[in-house]
Amino acid sequence: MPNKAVQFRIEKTLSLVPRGKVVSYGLLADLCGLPGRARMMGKCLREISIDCNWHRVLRSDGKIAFPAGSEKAEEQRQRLITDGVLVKNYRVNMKKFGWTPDLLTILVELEY
DNA sequence: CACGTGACATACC
DNA sequence: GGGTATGCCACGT
Repeated sequence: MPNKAVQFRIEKTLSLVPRGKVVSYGLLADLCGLPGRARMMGKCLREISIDCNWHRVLRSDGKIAFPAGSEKAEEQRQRLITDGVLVKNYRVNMKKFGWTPDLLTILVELEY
């Protein structure tokens, strides 16, 4: 399993993502202090508890990363819809639903 | 050390 | 929008 501290950062960061908003793997990596390591996020998320906001993480183009039709993709789609996020063909409009974190919040909550 | 692989990203066509 | 090509980083073989 990947770095424990990284998982903690991910969970903490995800706890700040408001309901109805989503983040990309890349932005999540940035907020965790790991720029350029988007691919690492997925690896870590596999090991993280299901009650975190893992379903609010999408690819930069807004698509669900799991193969369309797979069980995980379906679950994520459902949870996003429950959040009030509009999901069309396993894709979300990032301009509309993409989370733009408040800078001050980041400094206070995530001072790494 | 050379590849292959992945819950990725960006640029182009 | 889709499809291809590169770049990227961590890990395993």
